[in-house]
Amino acid sequence: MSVRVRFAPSPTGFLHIGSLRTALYNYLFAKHHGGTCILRIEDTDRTRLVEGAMEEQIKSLEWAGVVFDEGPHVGGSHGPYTQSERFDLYRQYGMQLVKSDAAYYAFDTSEELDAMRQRQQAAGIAPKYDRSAMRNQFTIGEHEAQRLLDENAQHVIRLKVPIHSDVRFHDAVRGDVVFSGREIDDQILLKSDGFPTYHLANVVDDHLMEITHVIRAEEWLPSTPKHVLLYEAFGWTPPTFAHVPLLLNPDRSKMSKRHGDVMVQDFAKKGFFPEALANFVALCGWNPGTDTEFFSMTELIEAFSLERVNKAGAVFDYQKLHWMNGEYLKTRAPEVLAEELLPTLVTRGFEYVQPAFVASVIALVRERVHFLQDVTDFADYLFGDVLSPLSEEAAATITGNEALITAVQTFRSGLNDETIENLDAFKELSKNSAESAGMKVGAFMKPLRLVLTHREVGADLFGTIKLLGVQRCGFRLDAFFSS
RNA sequence: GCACCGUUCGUCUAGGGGUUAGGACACCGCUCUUUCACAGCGGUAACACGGGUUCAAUUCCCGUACGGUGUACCA
Repeated sequence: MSVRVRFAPSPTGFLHIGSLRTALYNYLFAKHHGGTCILRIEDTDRTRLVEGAMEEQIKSLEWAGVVFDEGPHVGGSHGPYTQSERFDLYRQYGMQLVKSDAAYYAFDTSEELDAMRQRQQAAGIAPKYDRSAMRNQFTIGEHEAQRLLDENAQHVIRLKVPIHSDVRFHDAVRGDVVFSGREIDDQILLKSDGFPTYHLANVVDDHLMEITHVIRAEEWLPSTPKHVLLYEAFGWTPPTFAHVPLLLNPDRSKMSKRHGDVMVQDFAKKGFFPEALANFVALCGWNPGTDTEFFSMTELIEAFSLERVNKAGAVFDYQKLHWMNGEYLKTRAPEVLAEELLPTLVTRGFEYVQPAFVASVIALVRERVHFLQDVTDFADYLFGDVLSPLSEEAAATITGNEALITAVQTFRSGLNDETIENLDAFKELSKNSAESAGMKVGAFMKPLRLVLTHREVGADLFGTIKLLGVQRCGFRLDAFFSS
C-alpha cells in the first residue's frame, strides 16, 4: 500500500515554525517512500477563521520547499480538501455512530456544562462529561430525546466512551501507549452549529482520504485514544500514528512569540534562506545518525525516517540557525546572490549596482555576515560614495596627523592600475607609503581604511580598494586632504 | 488535581551493559592577519536522583524529582 500523509492546518493565522516542521516531516516521509503528501484545511471552527490565512500558509510552505500532491490549491482525487466543503459528510457519519450506539445526543447548554465542571473541580475530581447526570438521550429517555430533536432543539453528538476498557495504540515515535477508558472524555463529535469537531472530521477525512500515517505534533497525543475509539466504532483500520516532539522556547515551554519570531514569514522577511530554515528545522527533533548537518531537500528525503525522530522536545536555537544561514550564504554562487540583493540596493538608491560588481562585493564580504541583506549595510561604502560620518574618536586619530597625511599622499600618487590589481605591487606601495612618513605598515593601514571607508572594520582592504577602483579611491583620498 | 509524554555538555544531538561518553552551535585560548571575520588547532562543559537486576549500568526495570503537553460545542 502506498504511503499517504497529510498536513492539516487551521486557517487561523500565519504558519508557525513548528507547523512548518510538522509539514516538512510529513513531506519528507511521503517522498522518502514515494508516497503522496496532502494538504487539508481544517476550518471547522467558524469563529476563528482568518481571511486569507490559508493562502498565506500555503505560500510559506512553498517558500520553504514543502509542496503538496493533493490539496485545495492543486486538486486531487480525494477532495474536496477543505472541511467546510465536506459539511454534510460529517453529520452523516455522526448519525451512523449514534445508530450503532457508539455516540449519543446531548442537550446540555454551555452554562450547564460550566456548572458541571465547577462541581467537579470543587469535589476534586477530573473534569469530564458526566453521562449519567447531564441531559442526554440516556438520562431523558429516547422519546424525550426524539421529541427535542423533532423540534430542532440545540444538541450535540458525543462519543460514547467505553469506560471499562483500555485504549492502546502503537506510536511510531513513542512506542506502545495505553490510556484507561476511565480517563477519556465523552468528546463532542458534532457541534450544535452542525460542524464537526476536529476529532470527528479528522478521523472521517483521514479514512476517506486513505491516509496511512498521521504525523503530527505531540500535543495531539492525549486525544489520540478518542481517535482510536472512533476508528473502532466505524470498523476502520486506524493509520499509523507518529507524534513528533514540540519545538520549545528557551524556558522549555511550547514555542511561542515573546521569545522571538515564530512565524515562517518572519523568518523569510529576516532574510533566512528557505533551504537553511528547512535544513535547520528538520534537525530539530530528527537526526540522520551521522555527523552530517547540511542537507538539501533531496538529501533530507533520502535520509529521513520516523525511527530517528526524537521523543524529547527541542529548544529552538536561533543562534545556530543564524550560523547555518551564514554557511548557506557562503556556498551560494555570488552571481545568484547578486540577483537577489539587487532590488534592495536599488531601492536604497545606491549607484554602483552592476550585477557583476555586486557579485564581487558579495564574494568579498560574505564571510563576515550571516544574511545576504547584511551585505548592504556592511559594504555600503562600496555600493555608493556617500560615506557615513566618521565617529569623533576616529576623526581624532586622523585629522591633523602630519605623518599620516604624508603617507596618504605617497599612497595617492602611487595608486594606479598596477598597484590596484596586483597584490604584491599593492603591498609594496603600502610599505613605501608608510615608510615615507616614518610609519609602520600596520599603523598606516588602519587609518587608510578609515579614510577610504569611514569604518574601523570591514572587508580585506586590498580587495576593497580593488573594487573601488583608482578613481573612487582618488576622490576619497582627496576629500581627506581637503577636510 | 488527574492522564499521558519526556529527561546525555548552556543549546541541538550521537551512543548504548564494559567508551578517554563522540559531533555541532555558543563560549574561551592559540595560529593566521592591516581591522573584523573566515580557516586551522586546542580548551571548558553532560549521562536528573534513589533503589534494584548484573561480574559490570549512563545504557535494562521500578520509584522519586523536575519539565512539558493535554484536560473546550479550539485545532
